[in-house]
Amino acid sequence: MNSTNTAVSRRDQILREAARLFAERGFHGVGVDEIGAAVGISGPGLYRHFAGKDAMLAELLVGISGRLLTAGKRRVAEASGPEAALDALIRGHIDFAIDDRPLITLHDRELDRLRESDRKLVRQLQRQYVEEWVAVVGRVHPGATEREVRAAVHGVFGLLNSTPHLGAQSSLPGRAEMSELLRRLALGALGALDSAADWRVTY
Amino acid sequence: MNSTNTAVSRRDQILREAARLFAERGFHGVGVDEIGAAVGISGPGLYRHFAGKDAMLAELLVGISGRLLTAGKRRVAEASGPEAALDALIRGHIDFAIDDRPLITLHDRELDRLRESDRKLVRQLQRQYVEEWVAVVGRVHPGATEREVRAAVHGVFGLLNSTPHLGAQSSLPGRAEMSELLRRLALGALGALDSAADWRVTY
DNA sequence: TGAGGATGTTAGCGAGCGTTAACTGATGAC
DNA sequence: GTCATCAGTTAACGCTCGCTAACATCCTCA
Repeated sequence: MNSTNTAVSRRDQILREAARLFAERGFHGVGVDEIGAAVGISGPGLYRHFAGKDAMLAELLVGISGRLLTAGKRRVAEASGPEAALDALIRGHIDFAIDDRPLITLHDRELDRLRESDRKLVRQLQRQYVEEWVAVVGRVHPGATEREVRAAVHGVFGLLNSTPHLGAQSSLPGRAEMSELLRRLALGALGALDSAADWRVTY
Repeated sequence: MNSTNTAVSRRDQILREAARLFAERGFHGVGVDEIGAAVGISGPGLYRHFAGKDAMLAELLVGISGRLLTAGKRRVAEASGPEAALDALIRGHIDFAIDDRPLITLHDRELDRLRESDRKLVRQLQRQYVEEWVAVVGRVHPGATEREVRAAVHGVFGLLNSTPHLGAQSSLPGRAEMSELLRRLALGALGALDSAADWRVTY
């Protein structure tokens, strides 16, 4: 029996628990013994599956960055026009933010703990993903300058990635409702780019 | 000569450098020797000014949380109405986000590294600050449910706090322009709450 | 059957880190 | 002039942590 026979392989199990722990207490705040304990083995046992603690973080960050970019490109390519592409990008990002909270958190928090080469790779994937957004948003809101669009896109990322901060409280909307709300908020924020040309002249 | 005679006391100098380093590499990723080196003294020399590394982080987080809350309350109290109060809250938060980037970063990233008592205090201050916003936003957008308002406020925080992520690149707006853009984006996002009642029935 | 690989275990090494101890020089008070 | 205090130094302790070594167990398959 090879490892892919099990529903989730031990590797994947380790990655998921590591992501959760890293997101909760930070990369340096989690020991290998704790990661091992989370999957029911000892700390050193992890080294049968990963070269080291760094390798786990690297695989997590490269993975999420790559999946975000791939899904984003696909959605834009399949969209019928700029507005549809933007909506698809927003919906896709929201799905990631809600379903992979720990990864979204790590993604912009622990990047600097990576080896140089891994960090460059992740940054490159992130940059391409941002460019995808900037291109689409620029077409939907042609009145805004590229600098404005770029800053707005980062702001919208911050908005959409805010879900992890509200730890599953009962006083919050459910998944579907939250998803729709975030989509509205994002579209509302980007809508402000249209009136940008008006107030820009006041400076 | 007491310590307040100098423009910035050694304590404040240490706090500023520690904030920068913690934000860059994480609390656990920075050693006391590095903090000391950043202000031109040895690591152990820091213990003449602080009880320990933890105490520095605690003072930073309690300080920023308290100042955010104090400034927020003052601005709301001085505002002529809900719309003016909201605008004042947004402008105030943007000032913090732009001027105290490292602190804003630490503020929602390293909270869990605090001792129980300090953490409770910071959380309480943060909660009060959120409540200030929720109350004002709720009055400006009475059609939205409180859960929606709460989630939206957190989203707007994420939006406004996104500035630190874009390390001072030349392709970004200047301070005044960025501030105005963020304000527009935030107002645009919250504006989406008005139409919330419309699409909510579709579920 | 039994060799070998996969997947664990425990013991322990070596480095790094926060912290303390002991000491030193400068400065201001009386 | 002496003495206390402040603000710094270096040395070193003790603990934690990532990782390796050596050994154990089970499963597979020729």
